[in-house]
Amino acid sequence: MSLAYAIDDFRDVRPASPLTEMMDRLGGRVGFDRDEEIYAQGDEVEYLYRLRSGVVRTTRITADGRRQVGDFYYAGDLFGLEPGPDHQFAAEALTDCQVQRVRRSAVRAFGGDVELDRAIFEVTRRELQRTQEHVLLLGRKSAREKVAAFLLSLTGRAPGDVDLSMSRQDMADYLGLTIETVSRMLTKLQGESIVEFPAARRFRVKNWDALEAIAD
Amino acid sequence: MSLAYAIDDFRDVRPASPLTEMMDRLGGRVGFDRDEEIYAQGDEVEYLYRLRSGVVRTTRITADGRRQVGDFYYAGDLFGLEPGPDHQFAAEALTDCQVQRVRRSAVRAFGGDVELDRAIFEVTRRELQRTQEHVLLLGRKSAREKVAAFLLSLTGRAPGDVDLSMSRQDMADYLGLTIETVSRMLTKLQGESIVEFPAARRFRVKNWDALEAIAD
DNA sequence: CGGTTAATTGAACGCATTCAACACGAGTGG
DNA sequence: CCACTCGTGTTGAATGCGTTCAATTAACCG
Repeated sequence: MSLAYAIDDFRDVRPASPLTEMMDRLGGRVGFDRDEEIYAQGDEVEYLYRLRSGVVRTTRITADGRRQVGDFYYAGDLFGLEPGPDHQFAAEALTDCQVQRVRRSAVRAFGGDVELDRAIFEVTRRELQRTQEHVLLLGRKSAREKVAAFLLSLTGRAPGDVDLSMSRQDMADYLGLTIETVSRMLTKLQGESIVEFPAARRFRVKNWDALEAIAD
Repeated sequence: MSLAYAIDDFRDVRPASPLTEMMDRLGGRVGFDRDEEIYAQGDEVEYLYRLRSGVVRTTRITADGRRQVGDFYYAGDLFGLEPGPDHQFAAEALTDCQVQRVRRSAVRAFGGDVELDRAIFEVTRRELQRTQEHVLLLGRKSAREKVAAFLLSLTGRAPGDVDLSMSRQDMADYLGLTIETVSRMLTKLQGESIVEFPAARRFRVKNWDALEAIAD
């Protein structure tokens, strides 16, 4: 039962699931300001979150201060489901945002519901899938390829302008690069007319084939 | 229910779970020779595997031939549980090995068992946890730190000689480095009397504090 | 043993980083 | 409206870490 995989991607279709129903019923709405911390690294895993609007990033800081961004979350995404008793990553509001959250204990009380368990399992699966892609990106891609792959992942393959809500530092910490390298790669891609930046945090793809070819 | 996390680490304690019971009941034993492929990248996810003896690696090859090692699995570990309808990684026998495997459909038929579902969920959680560590290692660690962290992860913090069953190439592809760099870092660590290599694929830690300090 | 593959070592190169200076844009106050 | 400031992003030059290419040595297996 749990092993039967859904084909569709939660991030894209967001069907009304038992989980989202439960969130709508029990999920208290909370607002967070830009740069506000939603939960801290080391905190006990206490809530399950659903992002209604805005963008969230998860980050992990090593003992000596290096930062790794785990992922970015957008409206409709569930987050806070970490694979341990406490958070390895912190979650921070990248923009002002609205989230729904329910205590895990509430989820449990609601539980025994097979469909709900399955939905939570699905979310964990997606997370694993994305994390595996992240490993591939970090392990075997050049700076140019990393940046191209990142831009492509933001577009959702749809035409039109895309909003980069994160800073260069956020991108760099996600890609395992420095801000300078990210900036240089962006400049280069623009110079080659593959992407265009009307503003530092807004872009559109001008040559999809080329971008995809670089991203691998 | 599914959200209640077990504290203990399956890799270490391997308690008799509903899953292992089921594997023992239904799991046909199969042997694989060194370097034999257990399943290929792109194959449909069909079996759930449990490693009885030997070592297995999962690998992913990009279009242009670069290789990323996903993880290494040891006796007692479950693998083949990938987060999609088909395998993003291939699994290969690193040494001669014995595995038990059951069709996913059999797991499903056996299903409805909440405990079993939970066990499968737990395995997926562990996988995610390890993959997140892998991201951190690849994203923000130097070659020296990567190699130190890798050696440390193999020891299980127990004293005595540890067997490196994988080649330098396997290590390199796991760490996002080249074999030459791996070799140089190992030589350096040995020169500093932090580890010792009686043979190319056998080592012992001589200075745990130093090794841990480097690994972060 | 020899034959073959794996691992190490050396030297030169190059990609990404580091350090530093400059440009740009948004917000604020004169 | 312009001047000033501060945070963010870009660009340049020099450095260095890890790679690449090549040669040597060690380990493994018949």
